[in-house]
Amino acid sequence: MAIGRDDARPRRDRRVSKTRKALKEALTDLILEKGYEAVTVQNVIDRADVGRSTFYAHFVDKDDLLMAILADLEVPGPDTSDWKPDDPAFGWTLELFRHFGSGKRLFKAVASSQSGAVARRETTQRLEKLAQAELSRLKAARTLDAFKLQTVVRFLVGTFIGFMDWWMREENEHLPAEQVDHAFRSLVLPGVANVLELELELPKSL
Amino acid sequence: MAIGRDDARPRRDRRVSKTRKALKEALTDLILEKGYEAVTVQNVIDRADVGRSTFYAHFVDKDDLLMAILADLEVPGPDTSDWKPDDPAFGWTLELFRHFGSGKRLFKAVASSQSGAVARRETTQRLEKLAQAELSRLKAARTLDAFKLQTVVRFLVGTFIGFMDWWMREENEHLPAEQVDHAFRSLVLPGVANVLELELELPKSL
DNA sequence: GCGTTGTCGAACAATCTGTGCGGTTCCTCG
DNA sequence: CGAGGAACCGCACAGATTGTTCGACAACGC
Repeated sequence: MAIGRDDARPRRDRRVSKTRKALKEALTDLILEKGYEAVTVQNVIDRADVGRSTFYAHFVDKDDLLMAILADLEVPGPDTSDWKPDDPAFGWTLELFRHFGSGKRLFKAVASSQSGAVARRETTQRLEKLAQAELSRLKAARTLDAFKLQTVVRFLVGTFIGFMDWWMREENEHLPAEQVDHAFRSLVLPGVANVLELELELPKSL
Repeated sequence: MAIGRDDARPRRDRRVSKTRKALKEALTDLILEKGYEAVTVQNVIDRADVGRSTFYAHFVDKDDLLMAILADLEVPGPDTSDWKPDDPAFGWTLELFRHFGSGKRLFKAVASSQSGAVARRETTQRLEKLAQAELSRLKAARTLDAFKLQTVVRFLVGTFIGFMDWWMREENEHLPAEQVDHAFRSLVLPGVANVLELELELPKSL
């Protein structure tokens, strides 16, 4: 089970990476076509043209394969190393939208309806760390007890993912990351400023 | 298939309502125990102590049964009939939280992870109508084009459901509807006011 | 080239889904 | 109260899917 990791440094067997790649692509395609729940392992190995036993030699589950796909998405962790104390508050949201936007295809597959549950949880956790780091950087954060802070964090992350969902919809797919970010900031940040009693740069127009 | 509808007016066979009720409760319990996806029809009929064929005499699917449960939740439609033109803006959110809070058990089952997808879509639609009605009631709404209005509606509904999710979590289950509503208003409404260029009563403290 | 490793393909038990059909029990209506 | 019928049971069934096993074979790295 799980013989060789993805494209590990010690250049592994070509067959392995080929197989894993074929399986990932097959599942991604199939999810986009009929949704995660409706896809069977049989479908995947047919599409990938891979033997049944081979599938189980690499992945425990259909879910396991999904996880592998998810891992490729590389949601940026809380890379707070290069933050300066007086950067504008929440200045990094645009970059975040851009990142997610660039992998839209995979995200649409992963986020689509049901399968998202697992994916969401993972992503949510990373984003919460990000938000948490940002809040504790802003001076007013210390005036908040843990409960309120946690509430604001959940709000930030929840709305962010909500905007991603909205962005992924057909009607809004064409929107540039800048516009999505702008909408996010003008709708979300005022509330945060209100609760934290902070002054933030608030875009208006939408 | 689907012999008699739920508790139809012409007082139907007692056995029918009994069976349907047993099945609904069984599924509800099982979802709370192991999650919707993991529950099999077999589990349900075992728990409900109902014959296999009887299940399929009433419901097409596991999903169909879920829908029936969902229907019992009776999300209030956009009952805008008794609104007065100068009611405070979004004055009905507390009532809404109270309503959802009263059926928490069912909601936890339905909203939990995966199964929520279907439920969410239904609920979202009703809530969007509500929000839409409210926005068009506020005078400033006319200054917004359809796109912006739709964006605000999605934001309102998305955050509302987000707060419901948050409320359903173990740690927050005990919170009174008032507090949840208060948090909702102080985090969400400022953004709406900002975009709509409206003056709203904004609670602060959280 | 040689040993190792990955892959194939087919067969397997186990589980679940929907459907069908007698036989039994309970309800409703007259 | 006593048909007649509706609802239920339970069992058996075909079809699908999952995850495992195995021997044979091919591709790989060294």
